[in-house]
Amino acid sequence: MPTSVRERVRAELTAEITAAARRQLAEVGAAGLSLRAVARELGMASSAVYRYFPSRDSLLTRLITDGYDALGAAAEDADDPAAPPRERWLAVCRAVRSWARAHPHEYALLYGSPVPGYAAPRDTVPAAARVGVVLGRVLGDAARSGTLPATAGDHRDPELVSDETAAVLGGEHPALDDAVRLRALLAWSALYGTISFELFGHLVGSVADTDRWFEVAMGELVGLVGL
Amino acid sequence: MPTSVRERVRAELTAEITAAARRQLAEVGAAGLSLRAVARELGMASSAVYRYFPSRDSLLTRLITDGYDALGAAAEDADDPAAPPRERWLAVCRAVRSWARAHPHEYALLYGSPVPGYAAPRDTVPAAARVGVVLGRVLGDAARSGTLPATAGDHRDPELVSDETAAVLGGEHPALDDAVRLRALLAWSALYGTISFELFGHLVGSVADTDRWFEVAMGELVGLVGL
DNA sequence: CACCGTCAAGAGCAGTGCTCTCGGTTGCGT
DNA sequence: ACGCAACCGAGAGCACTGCTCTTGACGGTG
Repeated sequence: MPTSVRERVRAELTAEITAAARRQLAEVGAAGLSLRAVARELGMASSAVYRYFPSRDSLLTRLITDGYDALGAAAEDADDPAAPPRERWLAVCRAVRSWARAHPHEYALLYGSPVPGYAAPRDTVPAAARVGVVLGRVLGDAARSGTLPATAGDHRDPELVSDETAAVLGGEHPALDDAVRLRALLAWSALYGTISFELFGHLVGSVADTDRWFEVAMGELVGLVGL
Repeated sequence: MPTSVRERVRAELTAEITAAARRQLAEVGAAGLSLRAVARELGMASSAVYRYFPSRDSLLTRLITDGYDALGAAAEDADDPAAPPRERWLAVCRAVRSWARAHPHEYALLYGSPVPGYAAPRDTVPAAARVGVVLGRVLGDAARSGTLPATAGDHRDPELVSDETAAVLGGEHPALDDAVRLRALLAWSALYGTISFELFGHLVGSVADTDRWFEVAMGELVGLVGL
């Protein structure tokens, strides 16, 4: 392939750029990410980078989708379909936290305040849903195996809300109770809140042993969803 | 007071600067906040602003503390000590969400990803704790009035974790069960996660009626803390 | 071999945070 | 009551940013 040698070196250089950008992201954060700095690190002119990424935002978008992919992969790897559902759920939650702690700036890029003037394109949506899909699969398997107890109709109006959540959590598992989906989405929000609080330093004076705190919190949440 | 006329105009100009900064914050976000732009809006040279705020970060710090104060005041105003504890708790949660929706950029500044290279000084800590104090007071009153049921010792090791959380949630109410404090902190994290998910657009495809979603979610959480 | 697309480089524009210097004013202590 | 000192605003300037445009060179293709 004559043309592909060109494409090969282009793909390699693109990878080098994203790698350098990720490195710089870990140092100065998302808002401080400088296209010129990554060019400097790679020893080329800043204008040359624009041959590969038409704008700084597009580079950021790439980092975001890559981040979602990495987080989703971590969640999928942590899910052992042979384990009991409760352990599966907890393992996924722990994997998400571990990934967040290992890549705090990337996590902040994904779930922190949106970059002003930057709107995440639609490309990011499927990648972002991967973690939710994993959690939904755990719930669906639990429901099929009967591990998930049928929730009493104690909720006031589940059907009116859960219809929209079905697309994300357990969408392919109609066996899932509406109330369960709802609580699962709440648990996902709570997981996000717990991790963000820890990472963004909002419980520095409140909790000393964050590892144990996370375990206890997840124990409460997994009970909330019914596992 | 001869000296205070100078101090007065200084205080007024400082207030004008912060007001203009808050206005700009609502438009372009925290990272896009430009010291030159606020100077332009006020019709003065950019260098003059440095007489009042030694750096852009110090201006940001002021906006942060002001934001925590406003949020804390909103939470305190929403708390009616005469109402039943469950309603008090829900009212505070609703007030926090309302304030966040009314001031999304300020909320993002407070609870979003930390600005890179900027470390929140210690001044922000007491202001940040006001909402937690309100929630703690509700729990403490509930415990004293007997509305808060004594939680069974079903938790594995509450005393090891809750000791550190006491400083924030219900610190002045030793009657509070350790497990309750723990769940309160978890509920506060979940509240934060729920609001952030909504504000940061992480459930655009999942939940359509965010108002009802929030009500249902808070209904679950208030049950979690035992109210 | 000639050609033409692709690429890196550099200059340049508008904007940023921040520093410094320059006058002018204001207020306090002597 | 006067002079000194602190304060204040304006402007120029530095180093940096994202981004655009033009220039020139290299290399795969017909």
